[in-house]
Amino acid sequence: MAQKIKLSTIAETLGVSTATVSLALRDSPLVAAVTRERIKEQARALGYIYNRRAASLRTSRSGIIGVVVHDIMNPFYAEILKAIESELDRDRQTFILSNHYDSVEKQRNFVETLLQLGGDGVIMSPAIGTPPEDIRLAEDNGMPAILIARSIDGLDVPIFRGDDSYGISLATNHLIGLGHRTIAMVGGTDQTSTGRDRYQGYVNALRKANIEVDPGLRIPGPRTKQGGFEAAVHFLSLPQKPTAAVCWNDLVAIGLMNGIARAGLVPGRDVSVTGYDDLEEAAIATPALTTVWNGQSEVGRNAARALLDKLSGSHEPDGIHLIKPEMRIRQSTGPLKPHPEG
Amino acid sequence: MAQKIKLSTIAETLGVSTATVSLALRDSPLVAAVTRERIKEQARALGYIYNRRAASLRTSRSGIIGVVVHDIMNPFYAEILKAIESELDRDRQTFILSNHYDSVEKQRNFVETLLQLGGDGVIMSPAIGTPPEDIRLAEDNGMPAILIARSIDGLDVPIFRGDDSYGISLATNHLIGLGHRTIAMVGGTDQTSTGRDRYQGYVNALRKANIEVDPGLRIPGPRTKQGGFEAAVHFLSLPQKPTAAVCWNDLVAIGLMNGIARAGLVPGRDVSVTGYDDLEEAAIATPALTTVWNGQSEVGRNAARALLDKLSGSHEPDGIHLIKPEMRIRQSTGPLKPHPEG
DNA sequence: ACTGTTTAAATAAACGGTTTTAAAGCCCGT
DNA sequence: ACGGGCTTTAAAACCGTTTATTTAAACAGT
Repeated sequence: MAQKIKLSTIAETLGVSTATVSLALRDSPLVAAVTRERIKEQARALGYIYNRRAASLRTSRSGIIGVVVHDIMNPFYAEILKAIESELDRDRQTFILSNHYDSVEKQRNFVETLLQLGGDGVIMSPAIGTPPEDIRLAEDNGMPAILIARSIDGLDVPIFRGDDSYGISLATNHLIGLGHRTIAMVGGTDQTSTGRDRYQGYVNALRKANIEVDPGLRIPGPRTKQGGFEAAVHFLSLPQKPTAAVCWNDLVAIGLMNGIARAGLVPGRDVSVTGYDDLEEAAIATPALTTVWNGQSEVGRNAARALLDKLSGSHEPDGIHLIKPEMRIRQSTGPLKPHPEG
Repeated sequence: MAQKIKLSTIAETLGVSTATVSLALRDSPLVAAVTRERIKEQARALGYIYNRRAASLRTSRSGIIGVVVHDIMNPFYAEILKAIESELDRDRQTFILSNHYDSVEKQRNFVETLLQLGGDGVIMSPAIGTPPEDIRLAEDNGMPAILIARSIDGLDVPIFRGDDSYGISLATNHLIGLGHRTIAMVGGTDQTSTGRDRYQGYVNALRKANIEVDPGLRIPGPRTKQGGFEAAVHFLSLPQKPTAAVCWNDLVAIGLMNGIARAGLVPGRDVSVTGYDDLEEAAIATPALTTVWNGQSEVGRNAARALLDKLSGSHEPDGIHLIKPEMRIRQSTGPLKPHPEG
């Protein structure tokens, strides 16, 4: 590192003031075209690097946007993030990513760090148990927040997510339509708004079909492949002998199918399984997974767009923005087999 | 946002100078213990937020570390990133993540942005075709770089990765030991150092066993499940009738197994398949995947540790750091079946 | 030649911290 | 009363930009 090149370095070598250099580099009409070109050329020649910290100290806009979700490695969030990324890229915003792994403390640290860095805004899928104050902390310090995927009570920040209750009822109805009556719900928790909504959608669909709801058919667990895989044992040993499973998401469904296959049964024929999210992976699973498209890319794109609009002052987003899920029928579900002794 | 609280706000309300406040908050021995407590208490009460941009302008340390890989959503990188994250967290460093999707330009933009933000260092798995200058740009501007997973010729920055040639030869030897002679290599590219190393490992193992190397058995392709899935058709229609496949990674292997299963064959019995990386998913695939552990967590942890050491000046890392891969034998490989007409 | 306008560039004051240097206050011995 | 050595605090310079305000120069118009 020979020597840091700054505005004043350029100014000196050219015999102009730093103000002129600053204006020239930002294409201000206040500096003559010929001067501007001379300055830009020199900046390039010297390898000048714009110092954003200095600039943002003055302008109080950093171009940084934070995004925090449960786990960026989870394909569900990864698909959302990809959409956010491409939207923010277009606006040349830098985005800082973080996992909170459902630790409220980790999430708070992230928000705090973002505030220290002068983040312009934050998009978050809040950790389980996030107190509203943690979000207000951001807003109170001039950093607007947008929620995705999960709601928080007692807060009126904009939120973008799929309509979980409706989505799960689609899957449940699909299974009911195939003749299934003993349908388990596998994976996930009831501690989030999402969890409660999904369980509600499952219950509603059953009730509407006059099927009694048996709490013993609810198998909560991790929202991962591993979780689904491990739930298979429990699922197969239920005294109620369920013939189908509505899974929390595609990962759980794929794990469950693997577990079922290990036990020598054929998913899609012996047991019907639905996923949720329609990850890219769902279509190439074996058997191809029947699932519910949950609009990850829409959620990501819209949330990012909303934040950018808010920052630019062009439009103030507000309230809940629900995406309507859609059924994707593939090979992991099939008609109820006549019972051996039936 | 009532009013920005800054050092001077605290100083005024307490009737001391900003210098004292600054020193107190950073636990300097230059300010009396009782004063320090009074100041810290007031800072807390007022909801003071440390302004890192202002501070780093003076100190030229931002606490920001960049990490850029091909695709953070790829579980291979995700596992590395998790290790990096936990290591950096311990040192209270903020890390900024980015994908380059093998676009040299996107990668350069990232490095440029990081320089503008005053990043302290960068960890990268360079995009295919990265010119050494792009890395020197970082180093020349005082931002040390550490490479992971992929090398670049003509550069002497430290690099951490698995020993690919050795690792693939482990997998190939395992198949040869089971009696296989016609072994395809599926997925990936030969455009990266990794790719060349892996192909070399495969070739070396075959040669040592006096098996002729047939270039027609090399099926390059995307390093994804989708890629493996689609390669199945090609694989099954090869005139040489391979009985086994050494796959670029676990994702390709799982995709290939799915594709083989779709064609009515049973992976692990009719065709032996090896993966590479030993992702969490490998163990729960059906059949459980025989693969090679590639030390993702080691790579991530060591790379992060090396960068932090370099930044703190405590130790200057250098050269290549190879992790020795290890075989993980599961159910996706088995002895060569006697040929139908043999 | 003298205003009055435009246009181009320079000056200087922020922005919010850190850190060096200097000063003030106090204790104590002589 | 004085001064040496400590501890504690204040003052001021600085980090690299942006931007409002001035200044200077050029040019018209009367």
